[in-house]
Amino acid sequence: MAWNLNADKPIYAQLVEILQMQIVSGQYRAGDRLPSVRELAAIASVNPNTMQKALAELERNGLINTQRTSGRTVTEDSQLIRQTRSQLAGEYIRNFFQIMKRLGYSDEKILALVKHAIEEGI
Amino acid sequence: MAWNLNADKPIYAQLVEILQMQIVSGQYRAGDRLPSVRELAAIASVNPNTMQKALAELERNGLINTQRTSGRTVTEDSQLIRQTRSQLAGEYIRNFFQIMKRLGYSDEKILALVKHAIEEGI
Amino acid sequence: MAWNLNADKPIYAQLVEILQMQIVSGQYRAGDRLPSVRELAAIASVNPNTMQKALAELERNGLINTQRTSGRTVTEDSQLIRQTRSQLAGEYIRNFFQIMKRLGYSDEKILALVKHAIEEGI
Amino acid sequence: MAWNLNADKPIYAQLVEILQMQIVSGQYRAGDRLPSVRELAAIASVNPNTMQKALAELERNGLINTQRTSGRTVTEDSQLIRQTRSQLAGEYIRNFFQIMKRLGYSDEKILALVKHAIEEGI
DNA sequence: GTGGTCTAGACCACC
DNA sequence: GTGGTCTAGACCACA
Repeated sequence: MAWNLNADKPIYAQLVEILQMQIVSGQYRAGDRLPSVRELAAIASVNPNTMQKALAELERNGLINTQRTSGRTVTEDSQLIRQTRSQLAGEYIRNFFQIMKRLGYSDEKILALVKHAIEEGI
Repeated sequence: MAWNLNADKPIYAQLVEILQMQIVSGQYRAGDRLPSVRELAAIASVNPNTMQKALAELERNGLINTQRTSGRTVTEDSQLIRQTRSQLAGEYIRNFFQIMKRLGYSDEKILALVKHAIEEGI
Repeated sequence: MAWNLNADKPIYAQLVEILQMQIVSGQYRAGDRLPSVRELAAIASVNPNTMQKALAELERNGLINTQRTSGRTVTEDSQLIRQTRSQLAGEYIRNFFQIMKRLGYSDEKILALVKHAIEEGI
Repeated sequence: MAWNLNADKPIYAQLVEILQMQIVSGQYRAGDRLPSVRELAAIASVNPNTMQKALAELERNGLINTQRTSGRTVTEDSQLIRQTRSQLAGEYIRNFFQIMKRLGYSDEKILALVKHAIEEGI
């Protein structure tokens, strides 16, 4: 039990999110070689088939490449990585606005709170 | 299965958060009578004891009051409700900044993204 | 269920204590006629036999008298009432000292606290 | 039946009081490890859940700390322990005065009785 | 009907 | 082993 997976969403989808985060945040850098499917599966304590499915998804997105003989590497296309990062950020921002509005805050108030948070240093 | 409860956190803690949200967002207003423990438990599909534990926590925070024979009501202290809302907002903002920084965004960039989101109307 | 009786001690003994208190505190005054056994039993929701036993105990102590034809009255001997009061007070004081010493307070400290309580007006 | 629990008050509340007393009176000292929930429950002959509820209350008050894997300890904050002791003493004094006044004693008389009790050595 | 309490028994995560 | 959580089901007091 290693990666805080829950039963809400398909496991593989959660793996995709986590790996995406690790790549766009620079934990794995452009061109880095990834651990093997078996290793990753062991780290996350999931079935290798599930990890395989997640990696296939990431490959479809272009974030990782498969070298038939030498495992998988993170894409060299740092432009794509940045773009993916923007996309994730967009989702987080949308979620943030959604919940803040459910709390009853207007756009202006949210902006003010964000500015205030920056000034306070956190 | 009614309230999107997951296994990450204790159920009762999630119930507390949801009920807090419903109160501070005005879904239940100051002075409103809440459904009975048993009703709320049925709505959330949890055991009445679990719901009771959540309600006890809310009472400790002062957000609800208990009239032993006639059910529970939301506090009349709308000042406290507003204060709780601010506190929750603060937590969400902190979480938002934390994840955005893990994605590699600076304070300035986050602010710019937030402004952009507001201009785009989402 | 009327007189906060519990199962720790015999019911009749608890009735004795309560009636004693009511007499020495002046709720029933010297010479007053008491309600009938049946009435008292109903008030306390106990079996009349149990109330009878309690009243017999009080009669043995001299706090009440039985007039065969006209029920029971509180003793006219207000000296005895005062003496019983002193005795009860002595017990409460002993209990008070016992618990305060278990809390680790010395005689001097207890006296100081009592004086302080009086000055504070409670 | 081990801890003289009665039906007047909720069992868990009585457990809280007893444990509080054991801590402030030095029976368990600052930093001491407490017996496990199950042991304490067995000692008091109550259900472990009931004991847990009492311990949770004590933790909320700060009197004990929980180390999830290695049991509970009394707080190191001996200042808090002393403060709790004062608070308990205050309650006992208030109760004492209340019952003495119901017996018809004035402040002065109560003070005299307390002094007398000290001189008598009990 | 309401909330409150208690028990019994189960499962979980942590180390 | 530890504490924590959850459920199911029972009983109580109050009005």
